[in-house]
Amino acid sequence: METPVKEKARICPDAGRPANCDVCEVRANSICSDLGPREFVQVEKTMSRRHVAKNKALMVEGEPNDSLYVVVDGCFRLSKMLEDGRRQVTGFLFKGDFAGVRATEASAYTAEALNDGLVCYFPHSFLDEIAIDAPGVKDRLIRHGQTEYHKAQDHIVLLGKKNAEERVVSFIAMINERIGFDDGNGARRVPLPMPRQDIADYLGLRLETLSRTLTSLRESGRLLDVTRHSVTVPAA
Amino acid sequence: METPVKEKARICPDAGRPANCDVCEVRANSICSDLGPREFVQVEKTMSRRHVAKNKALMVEGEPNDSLYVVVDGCFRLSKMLEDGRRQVTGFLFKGDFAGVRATEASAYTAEALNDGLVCYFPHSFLDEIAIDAPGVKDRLIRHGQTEYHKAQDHIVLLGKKNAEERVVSFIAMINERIGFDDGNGARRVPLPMPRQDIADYLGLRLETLSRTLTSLRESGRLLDVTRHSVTVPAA
DNA sequence: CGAGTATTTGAAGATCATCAACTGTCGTGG
DNA sequence: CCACGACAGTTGATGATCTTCAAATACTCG
Repeated sequence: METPVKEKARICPDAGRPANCDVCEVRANSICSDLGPREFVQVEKTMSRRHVAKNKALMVEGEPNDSLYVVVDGCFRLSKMLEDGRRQVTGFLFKGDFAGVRATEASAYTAEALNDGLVCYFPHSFLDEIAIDAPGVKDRLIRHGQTEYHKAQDHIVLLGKKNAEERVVSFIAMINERIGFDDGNGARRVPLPMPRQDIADYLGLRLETLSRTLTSLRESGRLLDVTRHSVTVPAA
Repeated sequence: METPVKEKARICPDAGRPANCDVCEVRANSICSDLGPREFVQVEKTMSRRHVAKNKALMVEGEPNDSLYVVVDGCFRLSKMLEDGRRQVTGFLFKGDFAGVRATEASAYTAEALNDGLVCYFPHSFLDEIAIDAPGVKDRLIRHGQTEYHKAQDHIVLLGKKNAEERVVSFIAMINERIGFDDGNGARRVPLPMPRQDIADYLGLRLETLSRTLTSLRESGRLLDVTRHSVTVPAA
């Protein structure tokens, strides 16, 4: 039901210096876009970019966190645990997303790698410093916080009001918007980098219900194909 | 199932000038606590404090919003609608809470008064201005955004993983923390300023299920009393 | 190729939703 | 002041959806 591995990823090897920033494909969407050349001199000293192995955690619920993480490559799962071990997946991170917006003594959720990934670490002490010269950084954090909040509200509506089929359809649509692509035949291929259990835990359904719902969507033609790691939906 | 009244409350009469701020009971928890005497000169010109009648909306989902609202008195309901009219209540605001953290062309949710209340309106244009001199304002907005996000995540866990009884118990505990008080007999009285339907729409349950669950909690002694506008829980 | 894991499928059961009727409460007006 | 009407909340009976438990099948990695 849940992944026991909660080992922190801090000890991963360094994976390149900010010289990379110039060619970073997620930079435009990220905190970094608010930094000028002068700030990048500082970034060079403080930021680190690291490989994160599958199942390693960036942050663990209840443990302190002092960095902001920007996903350069890979996918991450955000989750919270109930005392009795029930797990709720609260979101997924893809390229360009970030987590850990504030330094804290007790993280509100756990962020774990769904596969091997690449992440930039920005210590908050450093961010506070550069925010003095680059006020856009704080504006971006406010905006980001709003966006996350609104996504959470959509999730609340999904869990509070939608039935199993609607939940699955909404989920696929969401992933499609984020990382779907045209297959050769005028349909959209939607990768599912996470196991069924994670999707079920996101949707507030049991694994079996999710599986049955996917099958029924395929049989009714609303999904053209269902495989372990992707689904195909008719073009919109 | 839903309240049709979505009339905006803008036209309500003015209810006092910032001279009131000196004695404002929610000031310590609010944006205003980050403002110095110099900023208050500006506040005096731009902020307005208004009575908001029961069922009037501060913000309406999908419509533009340009102010931050601080609840001085009264309770508010935050909600989102699905296209087919199903309504999900996403939260409640009490004294000192605020809504409308960013100016937007399309509000993500509706905020409506559960009873007659009193609200301070801060135009965002003004907030941006004073944030230049009072950087604490932005930090507070970031922090607030985080807090709201974490509350939303708790709501997600509630809807995704808890059964009806757990949901109701969690809800009562939450309201208790916020506005519960000791009754004379060593128990806690928890006001429920919102109708059952709003609670049900918050908890992702049907009205009838909520009612049955409250009854069963009372019969099992986990609630000492259940009335329309409050419940009583044994001291923690 | 084979072991272990992930996913699907099946059958039975529980929880919550639905439909319907009843009761309690509040405000208004005779 | 009480009666009435309207609305809010509770209770009952039945049913649908989703869960649970169980087993079979498909996939992945060494």
